[in-house]
Amino acid sequence: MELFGLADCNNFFCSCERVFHPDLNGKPVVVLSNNDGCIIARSNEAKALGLKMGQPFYQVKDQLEKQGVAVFSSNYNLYGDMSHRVMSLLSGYTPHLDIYSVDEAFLDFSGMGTTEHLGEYARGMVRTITKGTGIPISVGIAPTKTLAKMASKFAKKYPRYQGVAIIDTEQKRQKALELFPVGDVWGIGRQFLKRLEYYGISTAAEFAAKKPGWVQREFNLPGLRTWKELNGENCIETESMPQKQSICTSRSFPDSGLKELAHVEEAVANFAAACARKLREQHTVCGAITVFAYTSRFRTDIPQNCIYQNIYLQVPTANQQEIVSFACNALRSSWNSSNIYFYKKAGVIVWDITPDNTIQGDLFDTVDRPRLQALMNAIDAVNHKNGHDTIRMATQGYSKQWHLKTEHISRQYTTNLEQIISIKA
DNA sequence: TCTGGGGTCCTAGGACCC
DNA sequence: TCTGGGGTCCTAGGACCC
Repeated sequence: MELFGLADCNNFFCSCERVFHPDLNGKPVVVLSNNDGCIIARSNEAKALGLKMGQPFYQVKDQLEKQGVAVFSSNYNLYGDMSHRVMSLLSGYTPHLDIYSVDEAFLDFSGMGTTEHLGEYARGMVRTITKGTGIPISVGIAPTKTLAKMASKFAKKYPRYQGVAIIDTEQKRQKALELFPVGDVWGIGRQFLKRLEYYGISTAAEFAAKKPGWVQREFNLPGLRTWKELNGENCIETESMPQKQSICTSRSFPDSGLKELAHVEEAVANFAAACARKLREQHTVCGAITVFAYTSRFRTDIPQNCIYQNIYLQVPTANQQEIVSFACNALRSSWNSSNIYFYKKAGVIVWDITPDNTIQGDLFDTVDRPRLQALMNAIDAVNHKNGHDTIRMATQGYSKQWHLKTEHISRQYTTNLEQIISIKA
């Protein structure tokens, strides 16, 4: 029988911060998004205080202070490194680990013994990972991935399961579906939920009991797949993409945003450079670039504008110089200098991605590519040794007008030698 | 005043072709 | 005034996920 485990780190970002602040165990902790904008992770104690996912920080700042909630800016270097550690331990427990996100992975448990035996096996895994990394995890085991996700939520909710819940019989599946709100099912988002509510469906069991024809009419193929998975038919492939199909680098700007072309351009140059670097890291090139910038949708008191420009390349590239100059030119050409707008967010997307060993040339291409490539290689070598952007393009600038606000950042405990924790005697 | 970032998949509809 | 039909490809937008 096919059997999947889903391992899910509990309140991952908060747990990462707690590893280096053990005094915060049992206390409310939140982690903020970039620019200290919204709450994006909450410890159980913070959830109990009624703090919501995505809640703007400024709305609850005073409340957090009063209630003694520990607040952290997001520290993605730390989370990425901790994720690595968890995944590397998990990979020892299955012949096939499928990393689904920074804090979640599917384990193939097919043919690995009875579910009784697997339960004990998984509880051991939970203990080992918690002990080895300091990150608590929960595991759900079931015949389909959607049911495994559901099981993991039960594992998280009821301590008596010791971190592991298994849906292995028809009876348990039915019981779990009845207890589970349909809006919490993997694949049911806000829009689908609205429609389901309209039809009076509130539990996963009610949804699973509908006829497949009706489900497909109302929710198309994605909805039908979720329905099948709930009914025990395995049909979601999560096999991680060998290479990304698009790469996006974007940021919101602090405060009211940026109004000067020079400042937005500097940001866009840096986003483009980051996209180019990510392309080279996965040994790919892109055939198209999108540049966008827009004003804050929350500021109805000031004029709104949206820049959105596609660039199709004659010859695919991952070259920093080329991508940065294409992106900046596109931005300048769509900039309207007769009006003043406060741009709150901008970004660069590279897409139409192909491997870098199969580039289709162009008859009328005038660029000296071998030379450009040699320069790029030299720059990469220096930057690899000395850190990103040691050598950078002039347009990337140093004004830092667009830089993030991170007033509550923790240290790079695990990735920067100068910031590791010191032990007092 | 202050509201995240990075992805994938599916579908409808337009462009184009014969 | 009358004005085909069917196929493919591409893209934008909307849904979902973490």
